[in-house]
Amino acid sequence: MPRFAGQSPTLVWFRDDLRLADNPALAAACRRDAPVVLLYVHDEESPEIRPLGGAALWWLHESLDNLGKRLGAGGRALILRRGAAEVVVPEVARASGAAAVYWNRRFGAAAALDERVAASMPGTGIVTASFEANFLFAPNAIRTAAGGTFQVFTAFRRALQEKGAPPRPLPAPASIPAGVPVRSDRIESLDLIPAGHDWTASIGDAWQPGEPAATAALAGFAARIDRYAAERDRLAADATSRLSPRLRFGEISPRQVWHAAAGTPESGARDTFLSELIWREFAWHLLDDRPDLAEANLKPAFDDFPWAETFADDIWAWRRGRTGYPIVDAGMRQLWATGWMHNRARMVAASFLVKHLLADWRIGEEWFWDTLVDAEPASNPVNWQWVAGSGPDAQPFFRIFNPVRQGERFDPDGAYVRRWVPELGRLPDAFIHKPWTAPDDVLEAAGVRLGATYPHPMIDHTKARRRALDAFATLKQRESAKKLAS
DNA sequence: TGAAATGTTGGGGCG
DNA sequence: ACGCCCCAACATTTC
Repeated sequence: MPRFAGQSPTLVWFRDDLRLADNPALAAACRRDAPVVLLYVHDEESPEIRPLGGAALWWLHESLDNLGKRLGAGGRALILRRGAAEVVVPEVARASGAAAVYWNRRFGAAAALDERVAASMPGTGIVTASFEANFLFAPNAIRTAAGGTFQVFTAFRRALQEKGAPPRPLPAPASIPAGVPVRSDRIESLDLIPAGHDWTASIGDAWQPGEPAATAALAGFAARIDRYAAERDRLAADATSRLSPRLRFGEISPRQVWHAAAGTPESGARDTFLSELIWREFAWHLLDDRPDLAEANLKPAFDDFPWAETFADDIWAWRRGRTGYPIVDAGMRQLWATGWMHNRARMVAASFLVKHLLADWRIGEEWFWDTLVDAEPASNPVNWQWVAGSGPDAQPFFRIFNPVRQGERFDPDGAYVRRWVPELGRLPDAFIHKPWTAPDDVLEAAGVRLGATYPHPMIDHTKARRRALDAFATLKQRESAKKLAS
């Protein structure tokens, strides 16, 4: 006989918060002195939820599997269901006899879905409650003096920091009162791991999803955060936190990350790292204001931008790391192999697509959405719009990375290129970022045949730069013509 | 969270 | 000694 047989259970609906520690919805449910029923819904039907990309689905599968096993009953304590949340959550609530449904609050389009789910409950007499868990502060709680949405990152950061330290993270519940048996789908039936993707194996070598590994990764990073200042841009160094997919799926919370960083000695590295965490908050702040962020230019002037005609072959070359620019190709291949790319390489690869190939940023955004394990509905499009210049507080369009220079600055010994573009591995450092400038005998000695073992640059940098600047100039012309007309 | 073009300065070679 | 040129090296401006 369960200890809490007389009490109606609490249903905890997990979403992008696959953790037991610092999980306010779970903690509150455990305090109710009633059985706790744990549910995850794989929702591919609700229009508010952007269908996950392939790499993220792989991560989700692994992280759910890990969470389920830790929750006990041979994984059956975590109920898995597939379907529209609006249908499934009330159904599981009824089936379990729950008196209450708890979840951690979401923002952006998903907030509207949660409201619909909550609205579908009252007739059944089931109460719902949501909790702040997945941000330092609720993204819509940071407002300008006039009550508006910030358009400039530094102003947003200042306003956020004026709130002081975010709440301290909660410990994991000492125990979770056992729930009642409810039918669960088998994790395999969620079809999270697409058959035939040849990259899932290599992603598996690169990552260990789940809260325990996430907690260890955070502790490990906090211990070496001093290296972050000097080495975070070094492509071959392992100086970044690599916490992004953990945050994406909520294996750790931003508050845990913030307090772990705040517990280290004061340093520039710490402040820089916290800024990156706040960029994530800023992206959600923007998404909450503009749910169409992944599709629409935030600067409307870019609606008239003369993107070049893009050819499938060119896009393929970019996606699969065959552009002929080693630093770009190394980044894109790291992405394809591991579901993750170093931040510096992301900027260079994204800049190359948007400015050298003059392709609409949405083409790149979709590819990153499909291949990154950490792609979030907010950060991914915000970062692409930042690169393209179409977003708030964006990089100016005329800031065009020179892929050779970026390689020489941030991968001076070519270790990153050699790791991900092994066919260039034997080139001397002097040519590793510009193989087309190497003398024939050097190429031959390194076993490189341009156009055969490794492509020629798909576009000349100087010409591409000129073309991008010209395209941007026409945009400005159109802008001023519009002003005159109006 | 650039890069390239242009401008300025100052040392050294040289007539 | 002097002016001149060249050209790094650095600074500023422009895209």
